[in-house]
Order: sequence, then C-alpha cells, then structure tokens
Amino acid sequence: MGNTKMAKAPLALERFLPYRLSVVTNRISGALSRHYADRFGIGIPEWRVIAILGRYAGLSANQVAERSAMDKVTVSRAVAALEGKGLLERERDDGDKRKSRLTLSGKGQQVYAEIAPLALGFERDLLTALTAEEAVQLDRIIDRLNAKMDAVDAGR
Amino acid sequence: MGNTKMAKAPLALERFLPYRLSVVTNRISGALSRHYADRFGIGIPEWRVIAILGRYAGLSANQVAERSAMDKVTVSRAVAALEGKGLLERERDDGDKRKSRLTLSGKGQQVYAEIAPLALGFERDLLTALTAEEAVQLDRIIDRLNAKMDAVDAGR
DNA sequence: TGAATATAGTTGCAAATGTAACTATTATGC
DNA sequence: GCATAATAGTTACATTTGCAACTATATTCA
Repeated sequence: MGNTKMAKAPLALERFLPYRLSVVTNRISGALSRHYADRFGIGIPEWRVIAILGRYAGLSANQVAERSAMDKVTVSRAVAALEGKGLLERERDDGDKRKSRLTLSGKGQQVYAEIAPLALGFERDLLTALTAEEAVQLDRIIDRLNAKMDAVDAGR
Repeated sequence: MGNTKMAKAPLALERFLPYRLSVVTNRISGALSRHYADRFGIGIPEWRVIAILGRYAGLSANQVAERSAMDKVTVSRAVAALEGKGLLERERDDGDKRKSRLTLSGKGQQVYAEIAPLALGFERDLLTALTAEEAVQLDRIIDRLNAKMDAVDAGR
C-alpha cells in the first residue's frame, strides 16, 4: 500500500468512455438522420413517433413518450408536426378526454413503409463493421449500461 | 432460398441499434454533465476544452476542435465562455496572427484538477457495470464503428 | 360532495447548436 | 508582386431542446 510510483491515471479525453460513446453515437445518429431528413423532411423525434405508431397504432402521446425514451414535450411537438403534415391523426379518447389515440394516416403509413426498410438497411450496413459475436456483445453491454443508469437514477 | 415464411424483420425501435446507442449514451452524458454543471457551472463543450488544454497546453482553437471532435464554432464559443470566466487565457501567435495559443489560467488548472478525478471516478463507477472483458470488447467495438463511419463519411 | 392532488398534454421562454456568411490573415501561383 | 485561394476564428440567424408554468380533465379521500 502507498506505492509512491502509482501515478493518477491522467484524463485522456480520447480514451474516456463517455466521450467515446458520445462521439460515435452522434456520428451514427447524424448519418442516419441525414437519410430521412433529406428524403422525407422529418427529424429524429418525428421519425421515432412514426416508428412507434407504425407498430403500435392507437397509443397516447404519453405512451409514445415512454416507448421512445423522449420526454412528453418532444413528443407533443413531434405529434403536432406530423399532424400538420397529414401523417398522423388524433382521436380524443372518450373515456378520458385528456388523452388522444394517435394513429398514422394512410400517408403516414406509406412513409413508415418507406423509412422502416431504409433504417433497417442502415443498421445492417452498420453491423457489417462488427462480427456477429461483437454485435451480441454490444447488445449485452448496452443492456448492462442501461441497468447501471437505472440504478444511478434510482438514487436521485 | 425463397422461403415464403421469411417475414421482413419488423422495425422494433427498442431493438434498433442506433436508437439503443443514442438512448444509453444520452443517459450517460446527461448524468455526467449534471455532475460538473451543478458544481462548476460549465457545459460539455467547455468541459472538453478544459480536458484537452489540461493535458495539452498551448493548442490553437482548431487543434482543440480536432482533438475534441467538436466543430470550430462550438469550440470558439466554449473558449470565449471560459475566457469570460477567467479559466482560460489566449495569446496571439506571433508567427501567424490568425491563431491563438490557448492555456488554462491558474484558476482553470484548479478546475481541471477537480473535475478530472470526478470524471474518472464517474467512468470507473460506470465500468463496474461491465466485466473487464466487456470493457475491452466495448472499446474495440467503438473503434470498429468509428472506422465504419469514417468509410461512410469518405463516400460523401 | 368537493377541496386537494395527480395526470395528459401544450405553450412560452431561455439556452444550446448547426449552417452559412463574414473578417482577418496567410499561402499560392502566374 | 498581385490576384486568388485557403485557413483561423467569429458572428448572425434559424432550429432544436429543455424546463417550468399553464390548461383541462380525472382521481382521491375526508
């Protein structure tokens, strides 16, 4: 104990995990969003709402927020934007008038049908950078980091 | 071939890698930045500039931008903010008057000396969620994804 | 019942960020 | 050596985002 040679690990930003994660993630998100921003004129929040509703029609805005890990303000604005573009319809819930059932319009479903394969193609291409094993590892690692963040958030 | 049962993989947002990466990364960045935003009143770009200059004093703003993966506008604003807070000093380069040598002031070095261990501690805690092996895997995976994005960017 | 509390969703305002245009200085090529 | 192009850094503007406050409806429980 008290090894006097023990230097403090220096902080090298380029080796710092949160930094590294942030850089690579932003590069990936940026490239992906350029795809559909260019072609469809929609941003990430709108795309997420479409992706959710494409699979689970009739959710409320709050349910979309939960499933998309976005806060309700972001969802509210994305929903308003999509409605304005005629891609989404709201229907007031009769049981609880605070809520709305959200569904993609026909046009919205068309967009979903075009974007979903595009997104999956992007993901497939991205995964060519990894071996099948690494893809599995990454998946598990993300789960563990999320679990860790759950714990961190819990103590707050 | 032609397996008629082969359904198109549906797009499940919660399994979609760019989405998963984005969510976990934002959680981590958010938690980390709360640490030093609360205590030191600085944001991520400023923190990155401090981290770089703490190790490499005298770089120009552009060199900081390269090493921190931020664009030059972001760096310019972070530098101006840090200068305003008295954490950083600029010295016009005599050879090339467009450039400045950037260094942390004494106060800036103090802040660096406080934040660096805090950040490393956060990283260490985060890594308790992973085995040593997984940490190595994640490192390699990030490198490969970055290399892939290099290739993507090159074809642009 | 009805006052207090909680929930769904929206809006307003301020801060953060990105793109493009701009200034100042330096390098290049004819 | 001068016109053109490149580079360092800043500024302006438009967009995005996040937080807090707000409206409307629903729930609780005294």
